[in-house]
Amino acid sequence: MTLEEPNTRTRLLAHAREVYLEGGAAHFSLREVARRVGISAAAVYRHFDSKDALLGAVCEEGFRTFLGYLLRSLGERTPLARLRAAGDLYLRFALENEHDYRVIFMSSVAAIAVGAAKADPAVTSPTFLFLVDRVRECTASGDLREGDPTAMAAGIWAHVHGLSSLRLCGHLASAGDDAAFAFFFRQSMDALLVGLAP
Amino acid sequence: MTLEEPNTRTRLLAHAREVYLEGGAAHFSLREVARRVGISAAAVYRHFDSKDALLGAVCEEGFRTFLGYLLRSLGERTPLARLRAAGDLYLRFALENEHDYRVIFMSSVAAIAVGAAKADPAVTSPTFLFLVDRVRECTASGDLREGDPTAMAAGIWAHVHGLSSLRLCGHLASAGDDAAFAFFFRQSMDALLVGLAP
DNA sequence: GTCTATAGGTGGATAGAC
DNA sequence: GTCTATCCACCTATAGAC
Repeated sequence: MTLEEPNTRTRLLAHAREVYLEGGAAHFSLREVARRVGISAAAVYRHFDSKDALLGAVCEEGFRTFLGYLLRSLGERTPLARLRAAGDLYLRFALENEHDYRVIFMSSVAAIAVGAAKADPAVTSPTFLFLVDRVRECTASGDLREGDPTAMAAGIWAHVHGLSSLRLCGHLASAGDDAAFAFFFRQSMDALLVGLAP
Repeated sequence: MTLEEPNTRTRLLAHAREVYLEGGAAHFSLREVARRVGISAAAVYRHFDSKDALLGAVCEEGFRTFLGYLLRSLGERTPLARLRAAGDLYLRFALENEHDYRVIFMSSVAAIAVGAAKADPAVTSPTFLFLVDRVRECTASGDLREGDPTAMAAGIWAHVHGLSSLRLCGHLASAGDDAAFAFFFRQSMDALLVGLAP
């Protein structure tokens, strides 16, 4: 295993993500990506069938990174600690991978482009199922009330997503720096968990 | 005062809003608006300086609409009922004015497009201050705990925004139709309020 | 105020040479 | 795999006639 030059396909993906993050799906252009990679627009079609296929591939990559963050929460010793850690890691992913986060959760491209390129729900839903599992084991351990784990997970997801996305949009800038915001984030998350306790 | 034929400028605004609602700011085109109004694209420039000016006028309307929704919560009799109603109306606004919502809360375009047309922060922030006031009176009435009302309001805002935006992106489609989702929304909001109770 | 005509720009996608 | 050349669609904006 040696260090290799990134191949063209990889470079296309990297620059495609960059372009998408700068202007959103609206201004995403295959030509601009090709320009940055340093090849002609036509050459892109050797690597991807269409503009949408390229955009879809960008989304898939983000999902994998995201899942990697969440899995780290499994290092905690108790169900509740794992759930809370998952929340913290969710925020970390959002702050450390703003571009990916926007692609995945703050645009309709993920649901559309990914679904179009590869109608595989297993690409997106494992992350949500992971959260449902964290909720389930918290219910089993008595940390959360009995109830539809999917609905509870959706509520928790919405909460952490709301905090993360508003932060990324600059709407919660008054909360201070990232460390201060992480503290506020944890507090708010805990308030919700109290409301979901038995 | 008599009933008059809407003038061209008014008709432009109406159709611009229609086009905007159909495809969002991304696919908004001055030509398409002109087409629907039945005049040439060039004629639009007699009424608006540019495409952005026209779009800005439409967006301003969105902000006013949003505030209108929130204000209806004041019809409730108790502080807690007003806060809960504000939450419900927030969701209603998001679902009934999807593109307005996206522009205001799910993109950085709001600060740019609208800000360019009218750099008045008082257009957006009154809505958050409105929520802070709802929290304050709930603390006074004993429905919510003592604490920084701004932080609590931010947490509540994030929660309703998270639910609303995920719904709009199609990520919470499994929750059923809008009525079913509104029910789930209310439940989740109540859980958070329980966590924020004294 | 509205038109036509036009300038000048974006973009996606394909064909065929190499 | 990559290129150039090309086609077609769409767009914003302006100029000048009426």
